[in-house]
Amino acid sequence: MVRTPCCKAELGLKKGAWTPEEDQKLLSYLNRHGEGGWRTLPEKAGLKRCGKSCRLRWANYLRPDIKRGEFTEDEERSIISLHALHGNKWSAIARGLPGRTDNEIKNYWNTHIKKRLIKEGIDPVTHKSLNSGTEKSENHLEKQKVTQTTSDDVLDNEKAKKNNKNLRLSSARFLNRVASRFGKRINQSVLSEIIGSGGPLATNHTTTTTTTTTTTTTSVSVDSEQDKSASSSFTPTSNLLSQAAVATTPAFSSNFDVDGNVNPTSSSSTFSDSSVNNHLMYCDNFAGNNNIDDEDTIGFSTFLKDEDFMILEESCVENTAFMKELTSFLHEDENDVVEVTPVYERQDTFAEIDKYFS
DNA sequence: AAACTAGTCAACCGCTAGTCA
DNA sequence: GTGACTAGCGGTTGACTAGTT
Repeated sequence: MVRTPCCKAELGLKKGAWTPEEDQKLLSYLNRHGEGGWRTLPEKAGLKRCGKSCRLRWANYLRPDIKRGEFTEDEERSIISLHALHGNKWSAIARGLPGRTDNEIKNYWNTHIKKRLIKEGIDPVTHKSLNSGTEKSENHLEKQKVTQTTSDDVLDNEKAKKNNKNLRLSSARFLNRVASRFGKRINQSVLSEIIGSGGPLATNHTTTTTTTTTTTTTSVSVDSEQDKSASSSFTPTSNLLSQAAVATTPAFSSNFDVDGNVNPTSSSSTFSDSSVNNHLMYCDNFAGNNNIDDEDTIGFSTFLKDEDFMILEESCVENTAFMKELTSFLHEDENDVVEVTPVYERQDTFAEIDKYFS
């Protein structure tokens, strides 16, 4: 590999903060000639900067489509979700937030989100609860802070947990009822649509990791390179679904590291409520619920591993839009009819859902 | 008012991947 | 196949600012 000549090797080049005059020169040159040719650009534009510096200035600051100002809550949620999905792949995360640069997102993560997650008892790396026991004492002080809550707080948290649990269970049942009707028919392309993160799910890529099931032929493969190139060319038919899927279904990819290897420490949890984030805790509760009939546990679970199944249902609770879209999407897929009464307009009860599908 | 501290973020550095001759 | 080059990425640095002592 050939090293690029470093800027410092070229004498007389300026470093540090850009002046308005420099910005103006760069802007006017790029307006006239467009992007590219960064190496020769500085000389042509009359700038005493290296090309790399010019490109960065343009990419991170001068580009007209850059969104400025505070991150919205939606953007923040997206960042957390995408970080759970991609890890520190800031450019991949940035692709999910139009107008935001990877640098900006990286900074925002390090200065805001990371700290907040720690404060809430969530490991910003694994997105797992810090109370899971696998993390050591490096976050001890932060943990102490978190646990120093009033009894009222504890009660409120317990209530919230209970509500969350019920909501999760109900919505999970709902989703799986839906999925159970269609799950076995879902082929890879449909699954690909749901995931929406790029490209065919099963390929002959040399570094794929495959999740197989015993009851269907569905093979979920995660292409380690998908976020580098394929995602940009993949166009889901359903924008909402694809966006929601990216934000809510890390099940298919967060268990894999950037090289496509199974990542035992990764978790799906992408939401701010730490009680929601501990999906292992929820798995136990779910498994211990005798009121769940078999039908509730099939559906997506027929081709997802148990942990992925849990990840999926947990995520869906947090994004009813995803569930709505999924329902109508699956229904469209079933009938090839676009105009259907979506099941989500019905009550979220077994009776109503059964009536709907009967 | 001055000194100090912590937080923020633009810019830089070192590196890899891809392209082309 | 090799070298030169560009583009892009993620981690780090350091200047700046706001808050505190």
